[in-house]
Amino acid sequence: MTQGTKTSTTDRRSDRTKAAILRAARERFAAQGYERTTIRAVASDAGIDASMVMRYFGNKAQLFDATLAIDLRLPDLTGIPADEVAEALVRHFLERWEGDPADDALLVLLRSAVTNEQAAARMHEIFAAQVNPALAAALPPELAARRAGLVSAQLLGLGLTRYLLRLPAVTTLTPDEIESGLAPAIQATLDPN
Amino acid sequence: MTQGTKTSTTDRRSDRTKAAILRAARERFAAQGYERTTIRAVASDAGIDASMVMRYFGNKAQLFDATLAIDLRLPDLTGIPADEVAEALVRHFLERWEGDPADDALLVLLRSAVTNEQAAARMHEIFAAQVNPALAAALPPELAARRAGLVSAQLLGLGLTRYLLRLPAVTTLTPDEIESGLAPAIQATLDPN
DNA sequence: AATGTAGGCCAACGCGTGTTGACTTTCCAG
DNA sequence: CTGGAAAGTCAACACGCGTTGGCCTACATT
Repeated sequence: MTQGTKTSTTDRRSDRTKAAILRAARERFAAQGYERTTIRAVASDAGIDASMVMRYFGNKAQLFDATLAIDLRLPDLTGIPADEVAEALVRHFLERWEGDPADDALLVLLRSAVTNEQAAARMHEIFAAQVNPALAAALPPELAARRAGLVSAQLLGLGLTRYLLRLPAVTTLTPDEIESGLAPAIQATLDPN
Repeated sequence: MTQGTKTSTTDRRSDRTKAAILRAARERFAAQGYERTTIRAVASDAGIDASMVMRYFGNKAQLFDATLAIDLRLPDLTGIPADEVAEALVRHFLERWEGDPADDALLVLLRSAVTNEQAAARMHEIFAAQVNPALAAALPPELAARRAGLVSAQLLGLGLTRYLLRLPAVTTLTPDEIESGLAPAIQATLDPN
């Protein structure tokens, strides 16, 4: 029922439009945030009717939620010398933000988390599941908890000012300038004093 | 015309409700951002009708704009020893954010700037008019431009994670812990290397 | 007391939204 | 061929929004 004898290559047609919807939704949510993104606009971008979005994702909140599946792909910090951890982090985030211009995932999350409870909750989850463990691997156990927050604050501050607010004083910097200016700072937060 | 013989003590009545509207608007914009704040709700909070808000402020965008008159009250960094500038900055911002809980100004600006072009533009102005000059007074001239952005990124990162996103790893820190963890970091960004 | 004006309320408008359900088209299995 | 499900369209709904204009009320000046 519902599907034929063999559905090994999953129903094809619907999967393609479902993916198109998700792609369009990510773009809109990233550019405009949750409230200003309309289902009609997403549907139009995906080349279908708005009611199809409802059929596949239930409602706007669930579509949004599907959009928030994000992997920071944090590197394993275990092998890295203690005094190079900050540099590795900064480099990784710059690459993550700027590497693939079509990848709006981080933009969606950060922009929405500021005005949307659902996204903020997701941010907490991602923090607990990805950032904390990664830093715990590179820091003395009891220091990690107290410093992970400040390190995140600094990295998110970079994302905020460079990619969301686009403050000229930050956007005009080259990746190298950012790395050389920010890595020592974060390193100072990481090192016990 | 319009006003009587002498209006020395400004028309009284209207000024009080105008102030009440502004207060309510700041609270709503701070808590919910621009889009989710409704004029009807602001009016209700101020104890008057929605059409009064229009009478006094023209439209929603202008009300919002009136809300965005913000003075960071940055201290004069000229007299401060070079190695204490970061500490002074961190302390000042903590005080500014947490000193007067009824003062939502920074919250309004930061929350809205992420999804609203108008607020983002205001952020750029404030940055150019207040942050840049203050740092220029404490840094070697040509270094200032390249470092002011990163310092702002770090300070805004703190505001973002602690007061908007309320990441547990940041909200659980005491002001002292933040100061001792973040001041050396920002100092590292300020110091030429 | 008369009156003009500022402050305020009420009802309605036009619009865009999320969401729904009935209808049509495509397409593949029997 | 032919059914029937999947994929997609269309028109409409109920709602809340920003905004408007007409009306009432208080009150200070004459």
